[in-house]
Amino acid sequence: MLKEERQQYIISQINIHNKVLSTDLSVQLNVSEDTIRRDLNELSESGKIVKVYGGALSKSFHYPFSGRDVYNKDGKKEIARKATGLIEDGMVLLVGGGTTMIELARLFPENLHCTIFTISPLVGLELVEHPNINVNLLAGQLASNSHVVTGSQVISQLSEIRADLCFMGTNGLSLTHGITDSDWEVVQVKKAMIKSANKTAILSIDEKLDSVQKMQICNLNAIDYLITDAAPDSETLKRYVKTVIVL
Amino acid sequence: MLKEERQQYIISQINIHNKVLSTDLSVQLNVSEDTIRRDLNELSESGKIVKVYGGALSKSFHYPFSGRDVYNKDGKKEIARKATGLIEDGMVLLVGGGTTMIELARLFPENLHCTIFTISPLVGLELVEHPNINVNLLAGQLASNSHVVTGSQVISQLSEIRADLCFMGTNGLSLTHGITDSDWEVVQVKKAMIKSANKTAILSIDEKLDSVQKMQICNLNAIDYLITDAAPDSETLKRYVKTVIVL
DNA sequence: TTAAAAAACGCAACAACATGCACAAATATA
DNA sequence: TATATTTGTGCATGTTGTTGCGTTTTTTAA
Repeated sequence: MLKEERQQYIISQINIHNKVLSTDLSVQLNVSEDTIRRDLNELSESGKIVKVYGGALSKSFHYPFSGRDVYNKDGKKEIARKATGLIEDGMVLLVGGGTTMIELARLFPENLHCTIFTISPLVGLELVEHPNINVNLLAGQLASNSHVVTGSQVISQLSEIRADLCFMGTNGLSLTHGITDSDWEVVQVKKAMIKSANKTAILSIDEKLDSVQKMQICNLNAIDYLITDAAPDSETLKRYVKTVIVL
Repeated sequence: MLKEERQQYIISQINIHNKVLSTDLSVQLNVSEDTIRRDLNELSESGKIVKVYGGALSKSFHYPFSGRDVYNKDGKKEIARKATGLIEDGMVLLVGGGTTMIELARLFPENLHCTIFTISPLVGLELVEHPNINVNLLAGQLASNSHVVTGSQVISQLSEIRADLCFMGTNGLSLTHGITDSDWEVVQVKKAMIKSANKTAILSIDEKLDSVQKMQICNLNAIDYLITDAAPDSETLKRYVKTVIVL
């Protein structure tokens, strides 16, 4: 393998994960750690990455890690990574609540300029330190279990918004029953969110596929993208590709 | 995990909670408290956070007094205790932002039934677990330094609210200059809050008395209660009793 | 005042690092 | 083609950065 392509691989890895470890790269590329270190030094000197003790970080180094909820963290990070690929500069985004959305907020690319409306104060607080993002919270009654704002106020505000893209998580997702949830208030808000956005992306961990909750938000064909942590050609996902774009 | 990731995580935690405990971080990040202390020292030396005994605080919530006093919440607890005395069952309350308000939210009596409107997502999230409180967040652009919602949206929503009582903190408070603050957006919001409430209570730690900031919110006679951690008959407070009710 | 918690300090173990060198592969030159 | 030169890589060496642990000192709370 040529030095050039090795370094290209390193950069691509950093773009995906926001960080690399020398030891990992050494195994993946089957070269000594010395070689990796030399590569990282070169890339660092040319300003492409930021070298740190033990590896290197993306130049637009962000919040590459969070240990708050240990459960399914990696899956949610993978989801968030895929989701950011849909975002373009200058977009108006509508963002829901839940741990997956918070993970998405953490991995938000720093160089992206956009306006974000969210029903989740936690998502808002995560995004507020980003220099190029305009964070808007929607008003409403704060729900104790889901920690998002709900109620008629939210619905009416959403009717005044036209977002380019909407990101939301879900509790239930199936081919036949579509997107489902267990909280009536949340269902109402999510319905309104979908109406307010040009395109909607559902973010969900693999395990939630084919699960059904009590109340339906919409059919599967009402959403545009399905983003999970599994590969798009996995067995469970294959059945979804006819109805939505699976990432 | 890389040291930089760890420190980035610490900063993100501080952004959300405004404070962190070394013991918590040690568990969350699975490293010794020594390592956490070293991280906090580094971040503190580079001016990113304010280190205090037991953990660290957000720099954006920078207060003119020592970090020890911030962390030793006795003063704020005393303020919160006095403030809750003004609350009656069934009231509609308007609550501002800042650490004093968060402390008030934490000490909110459990048996009290009331409706709360707040401009601070952090206050909202603190209160949302209380069983008898209806928490409403106001909509607006989230300000990065103060972590409250601001902008014309907030003002217009406030104009539709009639609260029985408004609690707010302040940066400056003096007999001659009244209530003052340093952020223009915050000043506008606070003005509107006072207008929307029947009565207004200013909560402030003793040290802020007789301090003046750049922009005025209102004269002292526009507010009804002044709540501090000092006794009402203390030297500094005596001069205020003619204008407001000092608790 | 006293006991508990947190911090500071020194130390040791270990991982990551820089450096020099040998060797192989690629490239250039005669 | 044969030889010299450059470049890249791995290994051995000593150095430095990072972390955890025991001890002592400081700070806090009762």
